[in-house]
This record gives sequence, C-alpha cells and structure tokens, in this order.
Amino acid sequence: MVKKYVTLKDIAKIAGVSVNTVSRALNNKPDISKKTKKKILKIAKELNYRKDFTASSLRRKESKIVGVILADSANPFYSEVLKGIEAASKEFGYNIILINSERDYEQEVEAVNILLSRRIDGLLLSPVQERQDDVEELIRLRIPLVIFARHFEDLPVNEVRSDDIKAGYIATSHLIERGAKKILMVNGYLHKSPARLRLTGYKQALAKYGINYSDKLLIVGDIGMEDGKKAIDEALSRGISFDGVFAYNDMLALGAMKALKEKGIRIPEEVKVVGCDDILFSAITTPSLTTVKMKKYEMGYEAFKLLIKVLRGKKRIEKKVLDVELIIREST
Amino acid sequence: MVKKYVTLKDIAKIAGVSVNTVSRALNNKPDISKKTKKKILKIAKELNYRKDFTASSLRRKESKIVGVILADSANPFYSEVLKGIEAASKEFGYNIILINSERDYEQEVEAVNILLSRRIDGLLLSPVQERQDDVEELIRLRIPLVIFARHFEDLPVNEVRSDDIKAGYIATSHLIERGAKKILMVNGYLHKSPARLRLTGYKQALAKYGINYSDKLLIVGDIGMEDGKKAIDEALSRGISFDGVFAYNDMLALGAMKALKEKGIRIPEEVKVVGCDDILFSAITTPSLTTVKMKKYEMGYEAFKLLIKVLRGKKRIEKKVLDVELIIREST
DNA sequence: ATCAAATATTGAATCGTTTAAAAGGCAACA
DNA sequence: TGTTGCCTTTTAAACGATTCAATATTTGAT
Repeated sequence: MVKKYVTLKDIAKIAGVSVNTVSRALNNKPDISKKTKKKILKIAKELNYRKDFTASSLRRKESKIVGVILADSANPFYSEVLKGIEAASKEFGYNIILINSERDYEQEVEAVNILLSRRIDGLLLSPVQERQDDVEELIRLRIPLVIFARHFEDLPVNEVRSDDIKAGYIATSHLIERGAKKILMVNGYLHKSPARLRLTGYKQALAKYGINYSDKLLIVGDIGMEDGKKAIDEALSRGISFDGVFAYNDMLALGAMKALKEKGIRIPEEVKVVGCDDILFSAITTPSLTTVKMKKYEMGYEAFKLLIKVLRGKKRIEKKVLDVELIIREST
Repeated sequence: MVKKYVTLKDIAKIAGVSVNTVSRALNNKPDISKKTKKKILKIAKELNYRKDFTASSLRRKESKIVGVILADSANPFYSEVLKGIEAASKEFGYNIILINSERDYEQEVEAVNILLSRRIDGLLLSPVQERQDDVEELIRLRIPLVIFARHFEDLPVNEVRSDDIKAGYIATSHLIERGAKKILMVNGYLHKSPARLRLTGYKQALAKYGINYSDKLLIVGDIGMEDGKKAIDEALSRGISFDGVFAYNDMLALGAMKALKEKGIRIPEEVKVVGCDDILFSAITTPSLTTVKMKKYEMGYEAFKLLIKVLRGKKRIEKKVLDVELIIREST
C-alpha cells in the first residue's frame, strides 16, 4: 500500500530533530527556537503535511466534532437551522456529523449511540419527543448537550427554541382581528413541545377574545404538505365549518391552501390562513401566506454558540427563547 | 476528571482475560470459545461499553467517515441530494461530515483540507468550478472521490449528475411547441457545467426548430429567487422582447414569475416559463411551474453508492448520468 | 572561568483499539 | 511417553500526535 500521509516522524527525520520538537513547532508551543521552528514549518509545507485529527483526538480526548441530530435535513425549517449550525461550526473550528432521525425514536437512539462512539465533543439534538429516556440518559452521562426547537419543562437541559406560545397567540389573535371566529388548528402531534405550546397560544388568544375552545376544531397529525391538504379535506367532509386556519407550520398551511383553492373556497375572503416558520416559499404563493416568522438560522447558530459555552465550562442550564414575529401577507 | 467511557481494558480486567480477547469477542472474530465470548459480551453490555471509533480509526486506517462538500445545504436542490447521501451513509455504516462551500472556491479548498486532515475515507464533492486545481489535486492524491451535480469532461473523475443537455433541450423544445419563439434563458454562471450544458441543450432545441440563437436572450448571473426577478426586470427595462423563459433552476423561475406577475404580464398567455430541478414548491405556486424533474435524492444516493464501490476497489472511472423528465404544469 | 538560571530539545509513555506472532492447553495417535 | 495438530489465549507492537519528565544547551552573572 502506498503511504498516503506525511507524519510528524517523517518531518522529524528530515529536519534532524525529534518528533516532539516538530509537534511543538507546528502547534505554536513555546520552548522552541525561531530557527528550528522556521526550518520545521518549511519542511512541513514542502511535504504538504496535514495533522492527523484522528490521532490528535485520541490523545487529546477532544474530537472537535459536534453531532447534529434532527428530524429531516431536507425540510425547509431544519435545513435553515442546520445552515446556522454549520456556519457556527466553521467559526469555532469544529466539524459536524449530521444524522437524520426521520422523526423516529429508534433512529434517534441509534444516532446518539453512534455519535457517542465517535467521541463527539458535544451534541445538538432536536428530539422526536415520543419518549425522553434518551435525553435523560445523555444528561446522566453528562454529555455536553443543547436541545433545539424543542422544550423540556422538567429536564435540566440547555435549549434554544422559538417562543411557540407567542407564535400561537399572535397568529390566532390576528385571525380573530381579521374577523375569523371559527378557527381550525391544524397541528402536529402533541408529544412535540412546539405543537403543545402553539396550541396553548391558540387557546390563550381564543380566551382573550371570548371565543370558546372546541376540540372539534383541532386536527392533529403529520406535518407535510399532503397532511395539510388531508386535514382540510377531512374537516370539510365532516361538515366542520370554519373561517380561519392556523397551521402548525407553513408546509401544512400551504397544503391547506391548496386544498381550499381546489374546493373553490376563496382565501382570505371565506377562509383566512396563517402558517408558522416563514419558509422562503410562503412569500411567493398565491395568495402569499401570512405566517409567524421564526429565526431558524439564528436558532442553529445560537444553539451552537451555547454548546460552545458548555464545552468551555458553563454549568448553569440555559433555556433560550427566540422571539417570533407576525408576517402579514395576502392569506389573511 | 471523571472517567467517561469504558475501555477494552476495563472489560478485560473484570473478565480476567487479555484486552485482545475482549477485542476479538466484540468484533465477532474467530478463535474464541463460546464461553469466553458470552462472558465478555455480558460484561460489555453491563458496563455500557461503546467502541472508541477514534482509536479504531487510527489503528485500522479507516474512519468510516465520508466528507460532503456542497454549495448550500439550505438550498432545496442540495438539501434533497444531501438527504440521499445521508440515507445511503446509514445503510453502509458510514457517517458524513458536511461542509458548505457557499459557492466560494477558497472555502471549498479549505473544506477539502479539513476533511483530509480528518482522514475521511472518501469525499463527495459538488465543486464550485471556478477553477479545478483542487479536484486535480484530489485525483493526484488518489483520494476516493465522487463528484456530483457537476461534469468535468477532461478529468478522470467519478461523477453522478443529471442529463443537463437533455434538460435544456426538452425544456426549450416544450416552450417552442407551446408557441414561444423568443425564449429568454436565465442562466447561472457558465463556469458551472450544468449551466453550460443546459445552454447547449437550449441551443440544440432552437436549432432543431430553425430558430436563430441570440446572445441578447441569454442572461447569466446568480441563481437565487431575487436573481430571477432581477433578470426579468433587466430584460424588460432593456426592451428585450420575449415570449418564453427557460430558467436554470426553479428558484430563478419562481423569481421570474413573480417579476412577470408584478408587471402584469400573464403567464402562460403572454410569456411561458419553464424551470429546472422540480423542487417541492414548484407544484404549488400560481400558476404552478412547468419544470424539468431531476432525481435529486437518487443523485445523492447513487453518488454515495459509487463512492462505496471505489472504496471497495473499483478502479475504472464511471460518469453516471441520471435521466430527467419534463413535468408540464400551468406556467406553459 | 564557574555556577546558576533560563531556554531548547529529547525520550518515553500515553490515548484505545487492532493485528501479527508467539505461546499455552488439550486431545489424538503412534 | 512423546509428537502432531488444533483451538484458544496472551504478548507485544503499532497507528500518529501529545505530554511529562529528564536531559542538553545556551545565556548571564559573578
């Protein structure tokens, strides 16, 4: 087999010094003469030396790798968050290993195990929340951990997420202020904290305006575009009447709008629609979608920054909540 | 400092055997008695042993990590490709380290260097193509490499990409068949092979229908949604008349449609628009976008599979071209 | 010129796993 | 009893970088 990479030993031999000296030269350590250092750096450059991070990680017990587990990197929400994570990782000299959980608890657990085997320095996780033993285990193991886009009220774990209650509240308030009285909430599964919290916000807004909450107007399910369509079709076929829709996310909202348009129901005249997330495409549909903007890129970036703080010794648990903002467009 | 992870040595001590025996037990190697193996596995499980991949990689000279460099993981095209890569990586027992090049050659080179330092087993790269010395260097270093979504005619490098000439050809032919005669091509920069090849297809279609090619109808630039809008605004302000638009990708096409709608130009009556990629949102705009569907997920998946073949000894260079398909919608 | 102090360099061990080679144990057979 | 061969286990070295302790070299003060 061809020898592929140059080692400290190779450089040491040529420079006529010890491996140790080479190491110190390349790592800007003290206790080395300018002359020797210069010579070594020159040789290293000529040979195109690249530090073996594998060996370095083993010895230093620090991999400079952060694990990232999220539901689906192709989802417009997560792909923006991921981008923020990736950008921050560059800034702080880390690399990221990405694993999609596909919203499956088993896969999430598997991903955690693989990443621990990789000896990642820390983990950014957006848990499925079907169960939470894996998060509890991570806490028990004292793995540097930041949860994003999720909330665990009762667990001492670092978090960066959006203000989901406010999101639900301002979206619903806006619908009511525009005249809607019977507001369908097309939600995700309630084991996920954002779904629960947005529902809370929804209820709070109804209460504020003196509208009674009704279970009949709550639809819970998956959160793809087709699911939004399905939800509307189902509501209509069940004869549920509504003049507003608040969807868990923009994908659902867009699917819902599609279904409404197909039935010839006019938006916003007959039914007003509000989404959540403010993905890029919400702005360009017809009608364009009123939505609650979430700081996706920032969420990823801030989560990474918080993880770095943890890696640097921060002990106190931080649960950061990012502000949200209503973006009014044509659908209301 | 608390000792975090259990090692082979820990297990060996408890089991009363050598480290080597433990290693063989856990790696399903022969030459071990059933009794010893069982005992060791039991202890390993009790102690929650996790193999240290760092150490293993160092010794075996194989990291089971593949590097992925692409322009922008938040772009709907790349995020689908990435998903295919990620899915395949799971299937073959690898992990991926993702780095965005941000369409910047310097960042691409930097990413390559970092990944080589990480001793990745192979690299999946969608190069910026401003220059190609880095790709040439990778070939020279014999790094297992698969290029995706790009084509290097003159380099012996494995590739998986879409049939870009056909894409340009069928898109343009379709526009002509629907009656367009003056077709604006809103393209990406021509140093990128897909831009060049789609332009070739565009010209071939014009030629087939006896329409003269004109430089005036070619606009070259960045490929975000705003750029599509800008391109149309510019063409109109320059007084260039056109009745069809073929955009390099759907983002550009959607931006172009937005600009046309704002000017009160009817689609498809006055101007017909075709995009490329078939991202999710092309189907839900109004009018929905006719486009050339590309197998994005498959591209990622196939690229990974090809890389695996290379890692397993495949020597012959393969340049795989994935078929494309016209999806006719309301914009034509 | 001499000794102490400061600076530069080296040797050896280590991180945790894997591999090659050596050795130990046991049964069968002459 | 001794030899052969098979199966199991151990010993030792290796992967490449880093660190600690030890040694070598230079500098400065007297």
